[in-house]
Amino acid sequence: MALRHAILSALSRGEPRTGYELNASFRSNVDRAWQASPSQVYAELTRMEQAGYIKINERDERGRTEYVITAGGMDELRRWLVHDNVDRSIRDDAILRLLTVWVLDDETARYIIEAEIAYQRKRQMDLRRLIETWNSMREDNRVWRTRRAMHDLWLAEVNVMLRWLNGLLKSFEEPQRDIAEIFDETSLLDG
Amino acid sequence: MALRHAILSALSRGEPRTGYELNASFRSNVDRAWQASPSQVYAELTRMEQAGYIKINERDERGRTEYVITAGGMDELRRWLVHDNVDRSIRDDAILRLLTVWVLDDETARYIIEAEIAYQRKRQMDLRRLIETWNSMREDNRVWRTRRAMHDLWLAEVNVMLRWLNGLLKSFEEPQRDIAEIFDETSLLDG
DNA sequence: ATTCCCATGTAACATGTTACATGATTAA
DNA sequence: TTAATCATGTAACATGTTACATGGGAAT
Repeated sequence: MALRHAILSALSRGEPRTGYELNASFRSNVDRAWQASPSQVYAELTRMEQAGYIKINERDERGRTEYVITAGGMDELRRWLVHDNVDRSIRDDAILRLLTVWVLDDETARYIIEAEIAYQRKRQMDLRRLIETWNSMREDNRVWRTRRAMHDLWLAEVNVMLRWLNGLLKSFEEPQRDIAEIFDETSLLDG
Repeated sequence: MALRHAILSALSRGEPRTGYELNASFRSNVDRAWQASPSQVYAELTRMEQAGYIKINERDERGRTEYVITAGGMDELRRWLVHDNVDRSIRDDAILRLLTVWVLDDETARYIIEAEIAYQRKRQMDLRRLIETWNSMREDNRVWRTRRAMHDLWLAEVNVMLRWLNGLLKSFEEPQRDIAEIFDETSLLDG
């Protein structure tokens, strides 16, 4: 049911959204907390409309169907936040891979880790650019503040990840050195 | 197919494992990168054995069936690491909720954030305890170094998350203050 | 004209969850 | 001896992916 709440969360910000726009935001890699495939989103939108959580705002000559959240949808969103348990299940492919690189020879392991570094560097740049855009907009309300804050968290996480990946590279290059020492050096564990 | 690789990753460390032991590690909240339900694991183990990636090491009088990885399994694990694309799909219920707390009144939002702080504090303690255990074991090989490093990453992430959650609380308490300033103060974005 | 992006959907398939069944061993 | 934990599995159901179908509008 969490896709439902991801959609309600997006619509709760007030602006009407089409399935296509929602899909674009579910596809973005920088700015999202949930992902879904288009077919899944369209099917869920139909179900949610029938259940009364959202309603059609406008359906123009072209195929586009704009949805808005209903009072019932807002109630459901609040009920979920307060009464449903947080789902802590983890499926992190990137982490699973890094945990397994030791089965490779040094050169190949290094190649895998460097690919991850490249990915995180790109994400770091994308997030920095996004935050700058937001800063220049100078908007300020509850919605904006929370989203802005989330980008700060994501950027901080990327920074930690990059420092850690460099430590991991070092630990492969200097197999004789104490690993605790290597990560102490990156000041990864402050706070 | 990633459950398959999570199982191969666990077995690649060398020790034979039963389905039950694998399930225990998939259930643990501190030390894992992948989760799966028992029924899924048992079904996948049967398929993997038929495909020749793992084989039965021992099947004792009690129901227990111990599996070990085969050469074919190790090959498949290496092939996956080098040739398959990283799956970047994200489904983070906790983050989705934090992104949505602004729909609640201040008091309820605060309650939700504090529940998350409590969860992260517990995880912080659990990870610290685990790292201490590992330090006292004084083992050192490729497998151990990578797992040890992963715990350092997880602990660093928890530390970032806790600092951020406190900033988020502050941003609700002081709605007039600039949000960038609040998060600068937590020194979240160093590096 | 043809290719690309917009926009929504269907259908087949793969993956994952929940409830339940079974029976052994261990601890109170 | 009763409950909890060990240990594996089946079956029904829910969720998610992939390939494909459809047709309009925009750009070259």
